[in-house]
Amino acid sequence: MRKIDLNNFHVATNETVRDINSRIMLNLVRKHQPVSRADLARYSGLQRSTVSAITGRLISEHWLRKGAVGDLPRGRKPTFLHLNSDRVGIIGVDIQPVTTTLAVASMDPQLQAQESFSTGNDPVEFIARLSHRILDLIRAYPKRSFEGVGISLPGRIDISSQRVTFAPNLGWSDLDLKTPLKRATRLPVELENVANACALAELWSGRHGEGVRNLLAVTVSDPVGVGVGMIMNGQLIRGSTGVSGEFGHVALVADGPQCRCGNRGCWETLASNAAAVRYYTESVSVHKGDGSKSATARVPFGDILRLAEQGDVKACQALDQMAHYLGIGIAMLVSGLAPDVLVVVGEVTRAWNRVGPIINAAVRHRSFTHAATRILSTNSEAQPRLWGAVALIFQKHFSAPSIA
Amino acid sequence: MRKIDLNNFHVATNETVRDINSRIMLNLVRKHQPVSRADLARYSGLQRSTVSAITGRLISEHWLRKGAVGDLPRGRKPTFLHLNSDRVGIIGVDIQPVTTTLAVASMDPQLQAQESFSTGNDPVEFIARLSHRILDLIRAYPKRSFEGVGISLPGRIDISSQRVTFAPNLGWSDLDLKTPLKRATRLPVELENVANACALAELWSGRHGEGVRNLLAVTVSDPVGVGVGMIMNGQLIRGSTGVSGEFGHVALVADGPQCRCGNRGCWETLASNAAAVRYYTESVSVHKGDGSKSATARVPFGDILRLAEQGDVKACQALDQMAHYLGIGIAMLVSGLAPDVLVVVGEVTRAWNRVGPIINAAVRHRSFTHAATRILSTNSEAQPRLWGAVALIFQKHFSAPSIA
DNA sequence: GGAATATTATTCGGTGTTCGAACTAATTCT
DNA sequence: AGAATTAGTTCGAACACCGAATAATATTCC
Repeated sequence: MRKIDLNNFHVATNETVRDINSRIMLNLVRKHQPVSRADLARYSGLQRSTVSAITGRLISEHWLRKGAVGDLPRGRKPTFLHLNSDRVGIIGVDIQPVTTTLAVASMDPQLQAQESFSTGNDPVEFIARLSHRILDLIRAYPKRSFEGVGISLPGRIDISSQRVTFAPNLGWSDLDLKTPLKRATRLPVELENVANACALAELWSGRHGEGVRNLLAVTVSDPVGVGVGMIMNGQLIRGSTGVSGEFGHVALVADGPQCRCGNRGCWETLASNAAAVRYYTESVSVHKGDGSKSATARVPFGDILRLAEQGDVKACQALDQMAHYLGIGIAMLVSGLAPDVLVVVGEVTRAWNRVGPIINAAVRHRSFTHAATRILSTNSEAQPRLWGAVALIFQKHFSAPSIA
Repeated sequence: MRKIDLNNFHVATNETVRDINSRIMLNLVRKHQPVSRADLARYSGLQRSTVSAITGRLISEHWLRKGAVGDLPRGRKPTFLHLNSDRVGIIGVDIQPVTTTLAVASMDPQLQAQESFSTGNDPVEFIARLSHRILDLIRAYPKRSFEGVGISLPGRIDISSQRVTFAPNLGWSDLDLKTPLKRATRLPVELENVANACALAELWSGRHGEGVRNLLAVTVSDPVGVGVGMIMNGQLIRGSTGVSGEFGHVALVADGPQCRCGNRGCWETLASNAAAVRYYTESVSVHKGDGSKSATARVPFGDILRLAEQGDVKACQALDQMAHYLGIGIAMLVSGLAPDVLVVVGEVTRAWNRVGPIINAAVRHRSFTHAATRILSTNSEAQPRLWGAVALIFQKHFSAPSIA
């Protein structure tokens, strides 16, 4: 039940029918591959003749390929169809404050190639280097037809201008990343906030099952920042200007720590990596009793994780406190948005054995409405940000077409 | 970009094309009426011949009617088309703790008939009386073809079973309201939580302009309860089980007042009508200095509104405090969801001159991200809950069809 | 070995939708 | 009266899917 947008609608034609059914077919192949056309007809409810016509087109457009011949107890043997992952390419780019990673992916859950370079401070120089790297990658895979470049970054992209309006962790503001990359690569370029991208990646990953259509991704970035990517009714929720998900700037305690946004006690001042660092340094300096908090050297968050693993009490307490506040904010999200799944992304998930139970306890205690929500972590080795970037392009071909 | 739900999809056929374009046409007529077929062709981009075919069908199905002949400086005069509001009927039912109101509406913003009766305590008896009233109303309008019964109520409807699972203000739990009404009226029956229904009503009301596709409705119910209805990307967001929007049970202050949900300091303990009553009684009893809070008679919220209008200082302060907390919660929603419009529904809007500025100030102070959100009130004379009920049926015919 | 059976896949005419050019209708301007 | 202009209709083409018939292929049973 979506209201038709009279400022931006498309009337339907026969091509619309073909487009819808082709996408259904692509999704069915992805789910059931290897799969015969007869089975596709049964899964879809379309006629076998129609399935043959649709898959024929998709094969000639190199989205599908014919595979081995199957085996049945009786009757003509089916030829199996597969996604043609050898011929389709997607470039994913994960921009982070220190390092930018890019990779070639396709339609299956494996990366073909991956490389990193230093992000640096100058956006102009960055764009030049990134373009160069992308072109090199494309040339390295001449057999593939590249469908686009997806980019995830810790910042905000304005929905209409598609400019990066605000990326404090990168030191950028009001930057047009899309146009120069589009011109250099001659490919579609999609930018997205990292939390939104991660939410999309989790939605399409398949690891939560087909029925999950309401999903939140909570990204805990380094050094500071808590963002929320929202999938509701199977689609990304971006708000009116693309700036939705800033639950990190909801004040959870009165007169809390000063936030970079100007307020006090925002969720991200209590639950970000920087918060854990603060908890740790405070407890250490208090213990030393010298009262010189500012003199204490800033400990990287990774060190706290390592210390906690080694059983350091103060590090554990700092993580516990961070987890407690993560739980409070997540309880807010669970109460208000009632997702099937909530995924936590970030370095902090390396301590999920410790952090996860605390978060779950806080949510159970504070949210009476939605016990159905599963709270999970992504491990950072799975590179959720990079897969989020890939998902930006992937979904363009596997999502329902925009009609009406 | 909506992910296709392989558990629940529909393949496209020629009928899909017809359905999509018919709905576009209905919306264009609604927006531009009276309007000629030639103009509809220009607005839609369809061929004039196609427009004639579609409108011809819609006229024969009594959705549209031909009207007067227009006037142009040159050329053949157009025949105007209108929505055929005389022939289409919708029953809207607004269930509230004390009174239930039902009305006949159509496709234009006027109610045809309206009546009320006492809700009572016995759900079985209530269903019988409501069925009877609906059938009487239908019989009173024999020329209309009724499209369905929409019902808004302060409670939760499970998304799959369609049962009322939880309605504390009504004293109901796990009640099947839909099946008996459907059987009695032989019409489609749609149930929805009042906040969701109000959000839909505002979306379709047209008073926020065509571009508004992200809208929140905050309902402040009597005596207690703060609910949020969410429209994102032009569609209702219900969460995985239909229980989304319970931001009323997000804890905003530590160790705050006890909430009926079992927690402390929930938004609704601070910003509901009952909260204002509490602020008022506390300040009065403190002033009396007798310390016997419990002895103070409970003042209805309406009295506080009336006292505040008359300039009573304590009543004004109680409202101000309620407004302050409403603002804090609304700031959370604005930061997190970035809507175009946020509408406040409830008796409290009668004091919007006082309450509105306080809410706006709190949001400006606390939400740095989304200055674009307009915060408005519905006046209760406009009966937002009743129109919400009507919108439940209306949207079934004017929304985009569910494809893929 | 051959016929019956089962299953996959293709072929081909039918239906329904939009497209688009040609046409009719109605009105004003010259 | 005739040209110009605009609204609306007619009708054949293109293109989806449908569905029955047919072809292809393999197994089972006699």
